[in-house]
Amino acid sequence: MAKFDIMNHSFDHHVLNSLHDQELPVAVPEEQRRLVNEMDFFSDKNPSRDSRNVEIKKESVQQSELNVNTGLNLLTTNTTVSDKATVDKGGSPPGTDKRTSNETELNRMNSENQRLKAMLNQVNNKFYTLQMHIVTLMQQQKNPKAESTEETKMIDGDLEERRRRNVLVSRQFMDLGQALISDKDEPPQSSSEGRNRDCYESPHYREHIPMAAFESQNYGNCGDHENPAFDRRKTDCEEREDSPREQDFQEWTSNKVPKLQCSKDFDQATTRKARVSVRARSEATMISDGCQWRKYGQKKAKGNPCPRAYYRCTMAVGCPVRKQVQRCATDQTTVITTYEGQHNHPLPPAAMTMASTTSAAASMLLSGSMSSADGLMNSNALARTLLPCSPNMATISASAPFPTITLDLTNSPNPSQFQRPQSQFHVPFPNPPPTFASMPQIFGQALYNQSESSGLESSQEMMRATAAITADPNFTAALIAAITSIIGNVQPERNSSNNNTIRNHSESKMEDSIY
DNA sequence: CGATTTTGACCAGCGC
DNA sequence: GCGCTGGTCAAAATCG
Repeated sequence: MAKFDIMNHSFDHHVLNSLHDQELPVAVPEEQRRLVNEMDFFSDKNPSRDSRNVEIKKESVQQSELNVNTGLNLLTTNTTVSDKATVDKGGSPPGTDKRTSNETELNRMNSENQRLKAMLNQVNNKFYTLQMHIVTLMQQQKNPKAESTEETKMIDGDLEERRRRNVLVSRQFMDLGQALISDKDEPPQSSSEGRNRDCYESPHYREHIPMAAFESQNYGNCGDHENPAFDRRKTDCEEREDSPREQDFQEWTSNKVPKLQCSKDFDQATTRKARVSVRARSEATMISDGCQWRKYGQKKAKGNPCPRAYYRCTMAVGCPVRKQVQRCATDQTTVITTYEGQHNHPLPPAAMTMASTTSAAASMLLSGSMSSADGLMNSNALARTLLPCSPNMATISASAPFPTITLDLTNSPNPSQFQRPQSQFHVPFPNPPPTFASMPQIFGQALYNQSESSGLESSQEMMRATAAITADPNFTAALIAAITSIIGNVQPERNSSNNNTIRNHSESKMEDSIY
C-alpha cells in the first residue's frame, strides 16, 4: 500500500499538473463565443480559483520542469509576448516599417506560442500515459500471487495490449478515438474470448486508429485519412451542402448504429453508441464544457415536464458530437447533459477535460462490454470499482437504448470517508478542497481493491471490470480531471448566481424556452 | 445580413 | 399495421 501511496503522490501531482495545463492562458480565440449563463465547469477563468499569483508561480515551476524535460524554452504566457512587444514599441521610432515589423514579430511569436502550447499539451499527455502505465505495472508487481490466475492473465493481456496501445494513445491528443474504434467497422470475431484484444491487436484496428490532431495539423478540417470514421466525416463534410436530406439522415443513422459483429450478444451490446451522461446541480441553462454548440432541436420527452434540448458541436464542420441537455424531472435543479460521439477536431484546453472524460468513459464502457463474455458487465460492480466511496456517483445503464455511463456530480463524495491526512498529497493547487485531493485516491483504491478486497477477489466479473478500467488509463485520468474540476472549482448552488451574472440574450431566451 | 434559435413536421425504431 | 416516442430537419423568426 505504501508503494501505491507513493505512486499516488506523484500521480496526484501530474494529474493536477495536467489539469493545470489546461488552465494555461492559451490564446484560445475569443470568437469561441461562450454561453456565459452556463454552469462553467471547465472554465479557465473560474473565479473560485484562488489567487492568480499562485497559479503564475505554479506555471513557472511547471514551465521549468517542462523546459528541463523537453529542452524547449516555451513561451507559455501571452504576457511575455505582449510585454516584449510593448518594450519593442516603446523603444522604436514611430516609423511604419518598424511597427509593421513589430506586428509581424508579434504574430510570429503568437503562432509559435500556439504551436508550442500544443506541443506542451502533447508532451504532458504522453507523460501521463507513461505514468499510468508505470502505476499499473507496479500494481502488477505488487500482486504476484494473482499472476497465476486466469483473470490476471487477462489483465496481463490487457497490459500487453496497452503497451502496444501506448504508442497509439500518446498519439491521441484530443480525439480519444477508442470508443469510435471499438464501435465502428470492426472485423467479425467469432471467438467471444479475447475478442476485445483481438480487435485491438488486429491489423485492422491499427490501420484505423484515428489520426491525432497533431498529425493532421488541419484544424477544422474534416481530415484526409484512411480511417473510415474520418472518411465518413469527410463525406459528411463534403456532401452536407448538396446531399439530399435522406442521405444525410442515413449517414447519421449509420453512425449511430455501427456495424460490429464480433458475435451475436456482443453485437447487441456494442453496436449501440455509448453515451456519457453528466448530472450536476445548476440553475444555469447548461454546463460549460469549452465547446461551441448549436441548438438544433428541442423536444418534450415522456415523463419529464422539462423539454430536452439537442445541440451539436459547431467547432468544426461535420463534427459528429451531439449533446442533450435536460432538467431532471424529479429534481429540476439538476441538469443532465448527455454527450454522444467523438470530436473530429482539436479542442481548446477548456474543452479537453470534458471531451476526454466523455470519450474515455465511452471507451471504457464499450471495452467493458466487449470484455465480458456475458455481454455487458455488471454495471453496478463496475460503478463500485470506479468509485467505491460513492457508489452512486457513476452508474452504467445497459438497458437504455444506448449504453450510457452516468456521472452523478450532484453529490460529491464525503471527505470523511478518506482518512488520509492531506499533507500526504502533493497538491500544487492552493487550498484544494478535501474531495479534490481525495479523488485520485478513490481510483487508486479502486485498483488496489481489485485483488485485496474479499468482495472483489472472487469475482471474475469484477476482475473483468477492473481490467476494462485499467485497460483504459485515459478514463481515470480524464474522469479525475473532470470531477476534480467540478468539485474543486464549482459549488453549483452557491456559484450559480455568480455564473449567471453575465447573461446574453440567447441564454435567457433558451432558459425561458426550456424552463 | 449572417448567425443562431425556434418550432412544427418528418422519419425510424419499437412495442402492442 | 398502428400509435407512441425519440431524434432530426429546415423554414421562419429573431438577434446582434
